[in-house]
Amino acid sequence: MPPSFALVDCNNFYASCERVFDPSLRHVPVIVLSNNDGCVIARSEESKALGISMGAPFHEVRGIVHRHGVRVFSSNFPLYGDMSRRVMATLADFTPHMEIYSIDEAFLDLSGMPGRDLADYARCIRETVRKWTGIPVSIGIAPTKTLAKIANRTAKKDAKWNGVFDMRNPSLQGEILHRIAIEDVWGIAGRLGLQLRDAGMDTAGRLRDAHLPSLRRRFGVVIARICQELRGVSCLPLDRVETPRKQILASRAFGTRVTEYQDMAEAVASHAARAAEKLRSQGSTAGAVMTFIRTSPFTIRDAWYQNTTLASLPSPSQDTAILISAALAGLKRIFRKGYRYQKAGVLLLDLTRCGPTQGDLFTPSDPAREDRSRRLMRTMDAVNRRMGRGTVFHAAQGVNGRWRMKAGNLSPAYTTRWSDLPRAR
DNA sequence: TCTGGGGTCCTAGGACCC
DNA sequence: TCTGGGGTCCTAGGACCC
Repeated sequence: MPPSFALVDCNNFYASCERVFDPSLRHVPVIVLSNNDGCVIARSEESKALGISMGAPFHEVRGIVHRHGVRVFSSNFPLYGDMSRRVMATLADFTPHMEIYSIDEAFLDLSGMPGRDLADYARCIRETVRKWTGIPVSIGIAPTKTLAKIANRTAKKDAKWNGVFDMRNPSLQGEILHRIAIEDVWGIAGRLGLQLRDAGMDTAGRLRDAHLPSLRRRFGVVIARICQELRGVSCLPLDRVETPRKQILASRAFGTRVTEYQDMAEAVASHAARAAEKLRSQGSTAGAVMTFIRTSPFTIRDAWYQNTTLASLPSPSQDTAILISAALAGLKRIFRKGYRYQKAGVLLLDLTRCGPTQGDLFTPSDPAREDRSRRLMRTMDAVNRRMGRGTVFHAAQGVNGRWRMKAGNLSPAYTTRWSDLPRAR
């Protein structure tokens, strides 16, 4: 028996989250913007129909927005994260074998569900998620993850399937795959798509029927694997355990351009602190800190400058103070006056699980100091968790925040802040 | 005036070793 | 006047995903 994967994907997830708590948004076009209200990252069906494309800079679609009364939201990630947890918890009721693939997608392994029609089962999942969370989902079923992605797409695009499409039948696969453009296959985008098209493979069907050894030679293992998956040979197993991140990035575009070192330093310190928080929450330490700054890649009028610097720590750490000072030391090396900076970030690397570490011969360890640091971090995290992010912070992060991002159309934190709880009347 | 943020995996090529 | 071959490890950069 080949395996059966189901891909559950939330429809227009961020836009749907906004709708759950505001019924006036039903049946009207809704869009959600990226940080800084920069570009469009989610669209309701009505907005798609108006021709607003994914990733479009907001200023380019402003005309359509005004003409059609599109409701616009700044991204509200605490809300979306919380809704995602609810959806995933609901799915977990239906199978123990599940991989949370992204904030709005999960693969379920439905192999060996005894005595059930899987499409029926999927319809039941879909209805339950809608009832318990208010979020509409689509479900595709197939013998491999790559095919399940395509099945899901079909479920979503073609209304006659009512949100659930079972593509386990091989002759059905043949039919569908010839209608799927090569760039719509999971793992193939612009660059590879062009190369495959050049080689005569313009649809998923053509890629599936290619000569495997030549494909492997010319395009590498990744494409060969996709080819196998399209043939129904499962190469990508369900990844059930949540693996700790191998690197942690905190970066933001600025609300307004930054020109002064002091503002930049506060921003970099804040990113370092946020990255450190994430680091501790997954129980890791970092061995190296990378700092980067850059001007806008879009504005031709301004001089372009970008630079990156990497600092290894004498010994791995998860102490915010240590990570901030490493990031700031890096910033000093690369900051140049006279540029209009648009973005900065801090990347933590060489992550290892906490525990006994290899000491450095030249920096004798100081157990008392390390213990103090651990207790301080634990306390800070606890306070910020309880009282809200940013209740206690390091002085280097500053308080004026001229660089902080814009969020002009933010919805309330309906589910994560007491004062924003929706009221029923 | 205005263009996101956070990840992963793979590969090629250099450094280094024997 | 003459200078090998092969393995491993690391890193940077490319490509992709949501």
